This record gives sequence, structure tokens and C-alpha cells, in this order.
Amino acid sequence: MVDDQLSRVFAALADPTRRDMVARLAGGDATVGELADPYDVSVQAVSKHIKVLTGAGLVTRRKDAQRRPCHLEAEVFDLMTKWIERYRRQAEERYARLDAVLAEMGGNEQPTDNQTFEQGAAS
Amino acid sequence: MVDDQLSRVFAALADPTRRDMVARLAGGDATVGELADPYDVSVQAVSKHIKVLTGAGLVTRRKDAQRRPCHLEAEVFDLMTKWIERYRRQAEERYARLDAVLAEMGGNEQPTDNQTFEQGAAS
DNA sequence: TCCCTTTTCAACCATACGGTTGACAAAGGT
DNA sequence: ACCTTTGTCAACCGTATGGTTGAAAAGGGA
Repeated sequence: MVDDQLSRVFAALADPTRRDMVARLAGGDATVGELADPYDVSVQAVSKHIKVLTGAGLVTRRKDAQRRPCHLEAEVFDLMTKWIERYRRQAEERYARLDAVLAEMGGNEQPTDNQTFEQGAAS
Repeated sequence: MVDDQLSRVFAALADPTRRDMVARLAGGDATVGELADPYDVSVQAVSKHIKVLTGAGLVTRRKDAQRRPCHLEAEVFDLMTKWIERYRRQAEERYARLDAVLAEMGGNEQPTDNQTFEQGAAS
């Protein structure tokens, strides 16, 4: 289930327009109309984008008369950074181990094609 | 054009199967066949996934007889974390400023609907 | 009340995506 | 030489995605 949200968050940010909207929301809440302004697409299209972002948990809506301003939920970023950091670290540790092995044997032994492969569970 | 790679990286990681493959590659290089093993999809499908990952710069291929082992390029992660951290920080600073303002005025002034909006350029 | 603003819903269209099967190239093993 | 292993290319299929237009709901202002 966390997996599903991760997928939605990554998918949401895969679109440049949506990334741009997130960037603008980082500077302050905004309504759909305001968000639509800079792009030359319909307001309906922007509404759909916002729906994707809220579906990913990146945006919440407030209610203010007819307006429904969008608010960025920055904590969701942690989901991604945690996933990323986990595997970045794992890859780095693997390199460190490899370097150690290479240093250990003075230099002539052929390095056995590194098939470590500890079957990392994917979140 | 950095933008385009960012899009490709996010899109690549939006798929759970691809995320799982990245997780496995963090533990060591692997061939398409080895990667395909755990899933019950065709080798061709996995080949396509790998193509997406290489297109995003997340994976490079070595050449070893008939085999073409996949290697994880973990540096690409930085692209994402940089983008993420930038806007997370911006959002946090905005909160800090808001809190300061709220503290400043003793408590009764109505907070003017915060429309800061410094038009953050989106990478 | 009537109208204007803001937003969403519904239907539609073109394209992209993830999967399949079938054929074939490339490199070794025997 | 022959066969096996490994991987990719090509064509196809169903569904999702991002966009459009048109209609309508929700709320406030005159």
C-alpha cells in the first residue's frame, strides 16, 4: 500500500507541468485558476493535474467560498527520499566492500565477477 | 533538457516492477534473464523495462559474451534529491516566516491569506 | 433574483505504456 | 557444424494519460 503511494508520487512528479505547479505551491497556496494562468491549457486540464497531485498526497485542498486553494504537503517528499537513500546507501556500501576486496588481494588475482545479489526487498 | 531527464527518472521509478529491479541492482549487477526470473512476465517485457531505466540514465550495460549485465548508476539519484530538497526547503522557510509573522502580531490580527508566491522557476 | 466566478463532471480523441507472441541476431559450448 | 543461451526487434492489444469542448454545480455580489 505504501508501494502504491510511492508509485503515485513518482508518477505525479514525472510530468513537468505538475512539477512546475509543485514548485509554485512551495511559494504559497494557490487556486486552480491562479495555477492555470501561466500555461496555455484549459482550467479543466489543470484541475485534472491537481487531482493527480492530491491523489498522490502531495496537495490538499482548503475551502474558501467558491475557491478551493491548493496547499503543498511537503512531508510526502520524505517517502521518496527514504526510498532513494536506502538504495543509494546500499549501492555505495557495495562499492566500499568491492574496493576493500580489491585492496586486500595485492593486485593480480582476477576479481570474480561480483554477483553479490542480496535480493533487496522493494519497499 | 535536465528537465527532460528528471521527467524520465521520475517516470521510470513510478513503476513498482522497475523500482524492484533498481532495488535488486543496488545489491549487484545482473543480467536481463536474472532480473526477469522472480516475476512471471516475459523476458521481453523486462528488456523493455531495462530500456526505460537506461533511457533515464539509471542503468548502464556492460558486455560479457552473450550476456549484457545491467549496472545501477546511483549518481542519478542526486538529480531527484536536489529537486526535492529545493522545494521542501522553500516550503519550510515559508512556514518559518509565517510563524514569525503570527508570533509578531500578538494574536488577534487576522492573518492575511498568505499569497507570497515568488514564482519559483521549475528547474 | 439574476448573473458572474470558480471548479468540476462527462464525453471524446490521440498518444504512450505495459504486456503479449513470434522471429531473429549474437556468442558460446560440444 | 549444430544447438543452446541470451537478448532485442516488430507487431499487436487493452488500458491509462493528457488534452480538448460543453454543461452544470456551488457560492457571492449587484
